[in-house]
Amino acid sequence: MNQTRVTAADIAKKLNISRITVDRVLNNRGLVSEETKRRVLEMVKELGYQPNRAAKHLAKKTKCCIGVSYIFPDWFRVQIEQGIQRAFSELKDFGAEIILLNAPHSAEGQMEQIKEVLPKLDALAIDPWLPAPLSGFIDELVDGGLPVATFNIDVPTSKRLFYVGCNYIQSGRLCGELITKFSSSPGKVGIITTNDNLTHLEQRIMGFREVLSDVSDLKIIEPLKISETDERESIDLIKRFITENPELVALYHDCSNLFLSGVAIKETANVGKIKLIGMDMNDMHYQLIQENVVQAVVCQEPYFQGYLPIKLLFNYVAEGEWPEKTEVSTRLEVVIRENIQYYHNYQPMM
Amino acid sequence: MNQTRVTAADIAKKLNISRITVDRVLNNRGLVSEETKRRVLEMVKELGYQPNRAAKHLAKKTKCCIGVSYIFPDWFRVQIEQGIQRAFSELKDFGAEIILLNAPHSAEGQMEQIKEVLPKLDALAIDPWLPAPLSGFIDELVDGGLPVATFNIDVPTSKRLFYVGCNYIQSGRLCGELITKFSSSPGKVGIITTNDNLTHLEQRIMGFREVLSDVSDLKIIEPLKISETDERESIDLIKRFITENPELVALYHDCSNLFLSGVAIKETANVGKIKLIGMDMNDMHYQLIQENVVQAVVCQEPYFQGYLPIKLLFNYVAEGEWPEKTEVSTRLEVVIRENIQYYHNYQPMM
DNA sequence: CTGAAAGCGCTTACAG
DNA sequence: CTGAAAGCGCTTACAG
Repeated sequence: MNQTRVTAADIAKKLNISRITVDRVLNNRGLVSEETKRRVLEMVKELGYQPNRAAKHLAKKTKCCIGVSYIFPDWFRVQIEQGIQRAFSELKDFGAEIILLNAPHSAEGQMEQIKEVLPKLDALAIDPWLPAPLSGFIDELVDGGLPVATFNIDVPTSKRLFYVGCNYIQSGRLCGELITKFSSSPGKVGIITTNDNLTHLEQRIMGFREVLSDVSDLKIIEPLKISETDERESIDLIKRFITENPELVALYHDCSNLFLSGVAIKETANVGKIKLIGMDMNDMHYQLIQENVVQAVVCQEPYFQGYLPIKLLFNYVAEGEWPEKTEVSTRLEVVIRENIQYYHNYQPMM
Repeated sequence: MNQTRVTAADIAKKLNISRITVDRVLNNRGLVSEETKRRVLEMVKELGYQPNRAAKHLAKKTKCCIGVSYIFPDWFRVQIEQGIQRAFSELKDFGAEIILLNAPHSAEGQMEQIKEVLPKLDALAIDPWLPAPLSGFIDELVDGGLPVATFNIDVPTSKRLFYVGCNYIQSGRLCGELITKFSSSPGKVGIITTNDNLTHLEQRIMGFREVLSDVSDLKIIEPLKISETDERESIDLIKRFITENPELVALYHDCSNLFLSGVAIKETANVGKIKLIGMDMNDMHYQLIQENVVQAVVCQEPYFQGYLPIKLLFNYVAEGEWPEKTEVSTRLEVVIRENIQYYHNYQPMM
């Protein structure tokens, strides 16, 4: 990290050839004799030459326009967009442009919106609203020469280049461990999930069951499926679920609207008695943790989920670098009262 | 994030003046009439001009050499150095150089080593072995015109520019919360600390006590001070501590060598019965968590502690940007068995 | 107060 | 197969 700067011109001078020839070797453009090539590469090694990316993109007039399509509630979207913004500020001097596509709530709407800007795009990062109908669409784009990455939710069956997001099975396992560590036993454990039958939520529950199955004195009750739209009805369903199961010591709320379970626990006077674990951080979750209604939430680096796809796609398109992995798992973070300050309204400095 | 590129030349052309004059306004170099200045700034706003950092540093031939001085056990050092490496790879094309100073284990040694490379340095990031004797040294450097940042451990009384590292009181509080959440009560809680009387460890204990004082049925025993060098003696001390306190339900090991408490708990057949909480991640801690000897450790983003000081010092020296805060708290992260994979041998992709 | 010239380290036509 | 020329967006002397 400490050597004096070596340039392609230095190498050319040492070898008494032109810098253009050196450039041809460095970039594998061919049209160089084997002998010259060998001598250049030797000198590159000897002097520890490393190309200057700043100069490269400046000369190249790199232009790389990345579209980012997603469908998130505002509180999650904000964190994603901060990560995107960060990636942009790192890459804009190298020629990156970004088009944010805050998509409507349907697979068709999401696809339409992408099609509209398609001619401008050099790459696409997509959070697929529904994996199934988007799989074919992604394949079309890739076949048409557009690199596509998924984030937050994967479409592993598609031709996407890579995925960045949480490992859903593991997130269920982690919540399972939290509940076994927090709960007094013996007792029963409930799962509150959505009635939408989403694959990633099924994976969470699978992971959760795996961990709980090792704990003999905590029994899982059949999951309660709620609607995330009709709030009052859902709260009543959860309340009934609680009163019908007096041995309940913990609830795992695996979908959005954790506050529904929070209200149910408050209204049945079970705060602190029934441990409640959920996912992700927002103002409401912050409040519920302060009140000890929720004991912990698990976060999944939303900021990084916005940041990394942009960086990797740019490296792929503009630098020709393949991503090291096709699946990048974001960290699963345990957030409780005494570290919540690092996850709520968190503004990473850099 | 989507506008076509605007250059200083564009502004000059629009206003029928030279690009040099535009440059003078943009960089506040003076020697420009008020009227011209006003017109330039207006056009900057209108066109949404943003300077290109890559071109700037290229032309400027920026050279910014940052020294990083630290004293860490290998497993922590590796993580710090990964963060430094990342910062270097982002900044090397802009003219950054880095000198790693893996210091000997004494304040004098650390100062000597820095003095040797002092003439080369444009900035210094330092993890102070002992804050007290280094405070004056840091002030001398700053008075001599060298910006200095502290990381991992702060010297708040010095003239250092900023600090990046964990909030020690908060880390004690977080461990306190974990112990109250994990322990069966009523019972007693022990603290294992070093006999070195280090300020930051006192802060940890302070935070820990604050949280425990709210829990009436968990009582803290007077901390046990051990030597971190004589391992066998320390283990025996901890074992005696355990057997003398049969009501013990949890141990908070706040210094390095968490495994000493681990061995003591194993040898007294208390695995899982006495909850054990410690700090940081390494191979040994990984193993102890797998064995359920340790229930959780708290991490403090060592990678980021290496990365951020470099970035902020570079921005300060080479871009004239002041850090937003003088104290940046790294995240305090709860690591248990089901999310340990994200903290052990963690290789951040970017 | 203002601007023309040369250069940072690279690439892209173009000419031999 | 090899190289001279012009340019990316900026800064740094230098000349007016």
